[in-house]
This record gives sequence, structure tokens and C-alpha cells, in this order.
Amino acid sequence: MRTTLRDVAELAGVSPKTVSNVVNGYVHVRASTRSRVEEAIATLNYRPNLSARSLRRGRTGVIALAVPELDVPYFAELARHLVSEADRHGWTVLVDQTEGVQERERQIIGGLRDQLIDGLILSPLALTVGDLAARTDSTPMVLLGERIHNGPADHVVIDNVAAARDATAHLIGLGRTRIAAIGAQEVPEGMTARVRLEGYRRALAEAGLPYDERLVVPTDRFDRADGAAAMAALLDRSPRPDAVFCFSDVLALGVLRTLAERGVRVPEDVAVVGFDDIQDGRYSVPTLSTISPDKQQIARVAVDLLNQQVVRGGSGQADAAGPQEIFASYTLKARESTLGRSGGGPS
Amino acid sequence: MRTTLRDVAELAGVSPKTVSNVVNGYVHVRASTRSRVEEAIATLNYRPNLSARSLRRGRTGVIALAVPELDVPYFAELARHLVSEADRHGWTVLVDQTEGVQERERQIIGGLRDQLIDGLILSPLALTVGDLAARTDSTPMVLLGERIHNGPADHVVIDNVAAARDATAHLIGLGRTRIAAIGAQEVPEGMTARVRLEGYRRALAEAGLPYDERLVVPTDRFDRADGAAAMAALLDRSPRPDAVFCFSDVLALGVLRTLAERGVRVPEDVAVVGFDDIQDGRYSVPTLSTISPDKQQIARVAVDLLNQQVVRGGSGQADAAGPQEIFASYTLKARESTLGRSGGGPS
DNA sequence: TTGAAAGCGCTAACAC
DNA sequence: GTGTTAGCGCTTTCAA
Repeated sequence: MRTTLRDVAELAGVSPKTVSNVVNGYVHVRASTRSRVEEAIATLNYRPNLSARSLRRGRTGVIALAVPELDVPYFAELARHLVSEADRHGWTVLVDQTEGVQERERQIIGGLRDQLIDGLILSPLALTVGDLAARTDSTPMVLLGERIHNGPADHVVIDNVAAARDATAHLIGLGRTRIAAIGAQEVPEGMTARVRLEGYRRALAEAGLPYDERLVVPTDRFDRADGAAAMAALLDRSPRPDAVFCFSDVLALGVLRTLAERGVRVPEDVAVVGFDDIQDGRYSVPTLSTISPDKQQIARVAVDLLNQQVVRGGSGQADAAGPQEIFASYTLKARESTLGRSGGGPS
Repeated sequence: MRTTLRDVAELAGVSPKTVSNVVNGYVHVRASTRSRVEEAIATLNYRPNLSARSLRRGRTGVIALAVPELDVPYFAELARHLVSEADRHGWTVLVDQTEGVQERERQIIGGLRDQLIDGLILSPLALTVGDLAARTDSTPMVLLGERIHNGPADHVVIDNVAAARDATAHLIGLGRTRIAAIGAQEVPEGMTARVRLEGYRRALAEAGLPYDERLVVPTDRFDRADGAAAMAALLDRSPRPDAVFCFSDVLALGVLRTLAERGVRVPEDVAVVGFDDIQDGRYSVPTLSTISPDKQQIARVAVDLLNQQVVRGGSGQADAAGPQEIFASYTLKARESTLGRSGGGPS
């Protein structure tokens, strides 16, 4: 049998309540009593039963992180930061993988882990505004990514339109004029692929360059194979681009691969910019220019927002001012794939 | 107020026990009763309180996965598989990051999450045999990686010595004679770096090649920067290697980067083999030859072993036969970094 | 096939 | 500063 608070109380010759006070760091406990209790705890190797505590307190100390897949580098890096930040708040993180499946995402916002978690941080891929509006579960929730503006939930984003515009403008600034975009998707407004395309178009417009649909390549997903295939398709038709803006770094790594296979020089013949600043891009050949969202900030803000909701009473609602939308910062990191070797080594 | 089982019972006009029976799929419930209860559950949107259930049952349905860092590609990929496998067993996975810090690893095997989890899957980096022997916590546990043979815990590994030997032998088979090893570490016997070095030495010995300490480069960690620096050091002194065996793919990616910067041709001047078969290596330039452990198998076996322990009664002990050590399979994937472009495209 | 009662281990409320 | 009491929501006896 596991030792309980009661056992400790008996051994220390005090009441259960006193043990509870000591365990929970209540200050008004006489030093001598405290040390006696602590000694008993040590001898019995007592550990509080978290289920019982949760039942009583109505809080579990656990939050859920739901991402499409844990081994997509961007989500892996985000997860690392989120787990660290959550830890600082005394939260343990459990992980759900949605695989970007809508039904799965629906279940999760519907309260799949309802009674197990204090809150939920979700990076949705397929969820619609309607799904969110229909949500009845009141578990505190924070959304990550550009998905849904003005939705009914707190929300951490970066300004994807501006970032995509900056990335494209960087290519234009290098004198490129036939700039391709890889990663377009037929998805609802507000989704990542859409807003990044919007930023791309805006940069072209601002520079007085034409928008040429033949230079815009859709991909099913955002992975290396998609990037490689998209670049191959571009090289096999005209007009031939002199630069490529990829909607993710992983796509861009596939692009670099195809360019290397075809003997196309980067950046001399084709300059490449990605998005996400994953670690691989800092050591690829060539190193990858990219938009770098401040992932740690995203993680910190997300956990803070969640904490606010929990403190506020777990109503699932934002405060009177309505749901918050917080913009995290990003920077453009120009590396070899646009600047060439003059860009220096890994950064 | 959240709806409880009691509310459902009242609405359905039955006792709490009957609701419980329905919720838990107990068979001996009259169909009419069952449907009445199910209706009540639906109208009230009832969800069982998992804390209460855990408290009563003594099981939480949660297991912990402890890895050094979630954004190291190998662990990210492993985590993806583990979460999927755990899901198939009805388990939710919570994640702890140890950062490879011994004290942190000690806390975790010591029962940090003791009362929150049914079991623990740990990929230790710094733990000693002594730490494990001193463990008193009885939470079911499975260890991942080559760390400790004949230790007091169930354990999933691949045969690192054989795999490292195969990798090195592959290089020897290509006619290389000055084969460097990157990733050596001054660590206790049985740890990854040690066993891989052992396999390297064995391959050399079998081929009648001398073991040359100048070709063995230690690294603090296993990351891209370490690989890049190690390769730079090798190029700046003699003998100059004509091949490199890296103890991880991430190291190898750093190595490829340095070789590209220095204008050294791969594999013509230097052939490179890594270890782990992370996704990046399938699209790097050149693609990376590597040892590919069957990560899905590792995940499946680990979860199965944990499940066996839990079923057996959570004693933390293996069965009468003692702790089990299960070997997962691996394959050598020869790609461009050893075969050249004849090796074909991404595989 | 269903119900009544007890209690898992903890903490909140209140008394002393 | 410490003890007593009650009860969080569920499942497990045991009885009907």
C-alpha cells in the first residue's frame, strides 16, 4: 500500500490538515511541527496522490498541447518551448497529435481530455470558424497560428501577411523579378497558406511586378517531398523563376534538394527564402534565408494567456474585452540561399 | 457546476451505479435502461471526471515520456511514434524534458510524477547504473537506448555495436582506409557514444585497419555545430580522413556543411555515414547514408513492455525471468554521401 | 439486472 | 497554530 497523508500524520503525531499545510507550504506552521512532519514524510517516502488532490482542488496541473505531428520540425521546436514555459508555471504538458484531421481537432476542442486538463493549447490545421463557434466545452483554450481571426478564443499569431511580404520583398530587393511561391493551398480564408500568399502578392504589387499564376505552385502538405516536387515542376516549364518563396522551411529544403540535383546554382540562378527558421536551415547547403518567428515568445504568451483564463475561473471565455489576439514578433534572417557565400557561415 | 454521474442518474431515474455500468460498457444492463441513460448523458453532455475515476481505480490512463529535448529530430520522431502507440493502448502521453541533466533524470525515476502516471518511458542520457539500482519508486518503467545493460529495468535497444560496425564496414567496403569517427565521449561504459565507438573499432580490426586516435574526434553534444566543428578540426590536421562515421545524423549534417564550405567533395574526397535516419538526411545535399533504427518498432515494443508491467500489477519489477531487454531491428541505408549520385534520389 | 453504502486521498471551511 | 468534519465524483463491495 502506498503511504498516505494520514500515515504521515500518525507518525508525526499531528492531524492530516497539518501535514497538508506543510506539504502545501502554508506559512503558519510552527517550525518544530514542520520539521517533525517533514521528517515523517522523508521516512515514509510520502508523495501526495495527485488524483485526490485534483479531485479536491478541481485543478489537475496538466495542460494539453495539440499539434498536427510532433516530428514536424516547427512543431517540435514549438513543443520544446511550450513544455519549458508550462514547467515554469508548474504545469505538466500532455501531447495530442491531430495529424491535421478535422474530426480529431473537433474532438479536442469538444473536451476530449476535458476532465484531465486545466487548459488546452491547440495548433489547428483543419478547424473551421464554425467548429469554434459551435464549441460548448468550457476548458480554457489558446489557439496558435494564423488560423482564425476574431474567433471566439484567445490566439497567438505572427503577422503572416507582413512576414510573407517581407520575405518576398527581400527577393525583389536582390533584383529578382520572376519570383515563384510554393505552398499555396485551396483553403479557407485566414489559413496559413492563404495569408502567406496574400503577403507574397502584396509585395509584388508594391514593387509593380505582375502576379503570374504560373509561378504559384500548390502543395498538398508542407513537407520536403512536396517542396522537391514543386520545384521540379517549376523547372520543367516557363517562365523559369529566378527566386522562390516557400511557405515553410521544410518545403524550402526540398526545393534546395531539387535545385542541387538539377545543377541550378543558389542563389545565383535561383534565390530561395523559407519560413519558420527551423534548425536544419542553419546548416543546410546553402544555409536557408527565412522568416524567423520568435518561438519562445509564442510559447510564453500562449502559456500566459492560458494561465489568465484559468485564473479567471476557467470559464473558457476571455475577459470582458473579448478574446485576445496577441502578435508575436518575427525577423527576416538572410543567409546564403539569397545572399550567397558572402552571407557568412551558420547563424 | 459540471454535471456529475449523479445528475445523469437522477435524470435517467436510475442509481449512480447503473450509470457507471453504462459508461464503462458493462454488459449486463437492460437495453432500455442503457438507452435511457445514454440519452441523459447526451442531454447533459456528461463527461466522467477523470481525477475521481483515477483516485478510485488507482490508474490514471496517463504515461510519461521523458526525453532530453523534444526538438532533437531523433527524439521528435520517436515521440511521434510513441504517442501514436500509446494512443492505441488508450494511454495519454505527457512529456518531460530532461535536457540530459542527471539530477532531472534522477527525479524522474524517483517518482516525480509518481501519482500522476501509470508508467514511464525514459530515454536517459546521464543516469548511472547506480542511480537505477538505488531506485525505490515502483512506477512501471521502460528504458530506451543503449544506456544500461542488465540493469534493473525493462529496456528497448538496438545493437549499437553491430550497427556501428556495419556503418564503418560499409565505408571500408568502398575502399576507404582513413576513416574518422565523430561523436566520441568520455562517458561510462554502455552509453551510446561508447558502444558506437566500440563498433567502429571492431570494424577496423576486422578489416585489418589500424585504430588511429587522431581520427577520433570527441564532441560535447550531438548537434549540428559539434559536427561542423569536428569536421573542421579534422581537415586542419593530418592524417586527412577519406571517410567519416558520425555517431548521429545531426552531427553528420554539420559535417556535410563544413565539407561543402571547404569545397571538399562528398563522397569522392570524403564519404560520410550518420546514425538515426532522421528525415533531414533524406533530402540533404548530398543525401545521407545512415543506420536506420526501426523507430516504430521501438515505440511499439516500449509501450507493450510498459503495458505488461502495468497489467502485472505495477510492481515496477519485471516478471520472474527478470527485466527484459528487447532488441529492435535496424538497417543500413546507403545514399549519396557514400555512393554518390548513382545512389539515386531521396529514399 | 440494479441499488445502497462505503471510501479512494486529499483540502476547504470552520472550530478551537 | 492546529484539529475536526465533510465531501470532491467515482467505482467497488455487497445485497436485493
